[in-house]
Amino acid sequence: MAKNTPQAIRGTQDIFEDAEAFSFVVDTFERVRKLYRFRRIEMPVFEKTEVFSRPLGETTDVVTKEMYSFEDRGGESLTLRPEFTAGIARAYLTNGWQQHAPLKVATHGPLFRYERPQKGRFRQFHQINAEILGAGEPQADVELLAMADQLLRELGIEGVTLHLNTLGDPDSREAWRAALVEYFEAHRGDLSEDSVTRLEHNPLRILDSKDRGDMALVKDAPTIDDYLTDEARSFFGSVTSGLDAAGVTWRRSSRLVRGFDYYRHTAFEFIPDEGSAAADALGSQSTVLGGGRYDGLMETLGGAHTPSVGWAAGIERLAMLIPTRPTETPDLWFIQDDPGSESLARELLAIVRREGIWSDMAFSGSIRKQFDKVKRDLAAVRVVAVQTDVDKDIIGRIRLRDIWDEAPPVRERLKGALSKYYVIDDDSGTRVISLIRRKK
RNA sequence: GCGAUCGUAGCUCAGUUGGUUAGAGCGCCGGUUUGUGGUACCGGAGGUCGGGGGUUCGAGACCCCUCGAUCGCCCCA
Repeated sequence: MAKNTPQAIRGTQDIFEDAEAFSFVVDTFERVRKLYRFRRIEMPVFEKTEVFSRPLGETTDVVTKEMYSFEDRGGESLTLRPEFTAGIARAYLTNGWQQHAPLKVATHGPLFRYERPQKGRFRQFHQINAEILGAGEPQADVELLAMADQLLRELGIEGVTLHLNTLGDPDSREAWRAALVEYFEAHRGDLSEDSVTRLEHNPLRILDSKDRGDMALVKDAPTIDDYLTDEARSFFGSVTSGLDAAGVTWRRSSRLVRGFDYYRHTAFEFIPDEGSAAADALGSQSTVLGGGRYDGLMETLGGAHTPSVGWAAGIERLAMLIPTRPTETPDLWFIQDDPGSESLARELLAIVRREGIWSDMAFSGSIRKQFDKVKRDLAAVRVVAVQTDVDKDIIGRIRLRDIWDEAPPVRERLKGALSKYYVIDDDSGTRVISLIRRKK
């Protein structure tokens, strides 16, 4: 290990092998969000600290110990975004995007959280994100979830199910919360240490405790269903029937909650099914995509009541779940048959690339070494051997050779590309393509 | 913030109860067999064993601290 080389920051990643999977997730997301007509937006990576501390709540873990905050040279407290939603809400208000409401937006990029890294969790991580701003209708929830569902489908991810719950409107939620506190307070002695703390700060969180004893208590805890107002009940009914109509399969999960206070009504997570390969791949970081309705958020940033729904998904986690795909290799690999053919090879390389044929060539090395390298690194390519000095009457000749049997057909495409620039002759016996002369 | 395991060449790893110049495979570089059908031959470079301190006649191996990695808890995508 080079002792004078600075180390990367803990929890950051240098992605090489997995970068293609990462990019596949982003490309697929871009394609699907266009299908659903979500507008692409770009957001700053940092904001004034209050953009996050106000909506998320001053006492939440994210704000108190997980934010990358610092003072700029003007003495202002800034923070690297720990999530997308608050920044998007701020942009909605400061740019007057109300005029576009209801507004469907999508973005992706890095987020930062000062956490202990583990499987599927990093300090700089990446999410894709979708929001519908200024829409209080349950149909907005359905639209958003239908997109998420199709995205996972198109990524080829299997064994992941949509878990759905409602937190009700503020009245329902408050009544439920009070009932939960009363219930757990009565069993305080049986709660785990962590859950006693949660009872003070975030009683809803006790519901997804991993502690055995807690889980037994949770089983008999009051559920939201007993506290839903008629309005909230009907809202949730519209969401679920809309999902059924859209062909999105879902599972009711009455103990699913959200950490932040601004969430209302719909809350959801796509979670790997127990025992599935996906569950195995993700370790204890089970949620792959999560979100909900946040009707109360805009007010915390001084805006008018603006009902909205959104979700975010970890790109790294999604990338861990996508089926491995064959490495994409060049259609052609150029090898110079003699040292004098370097500039012709370069010329041909430029031409075939211009014509959309994936191709590559080594910078140096003997023919033998070049063949060896092609064999080692590539799964299915064809080699173009270039000769110039055999016949002074022609420009040069090339031979196509299959490195592997599985190599996809490229000969006709190559000839098509070359004949735009040269008069060529394809000898049916020797299979040698001669470049007779340049056109015009 | 808490806990467990781990840290030897670019990569994957060996290194016996602490004992002489720290090894292998792969990769890399050079050359040979004149030119491919995952595997030919020869040679070479590359490690202050994460870092610091300690125990010992002697430490890659033992102890402490530190940094990092991995996995889990908290929390979350």
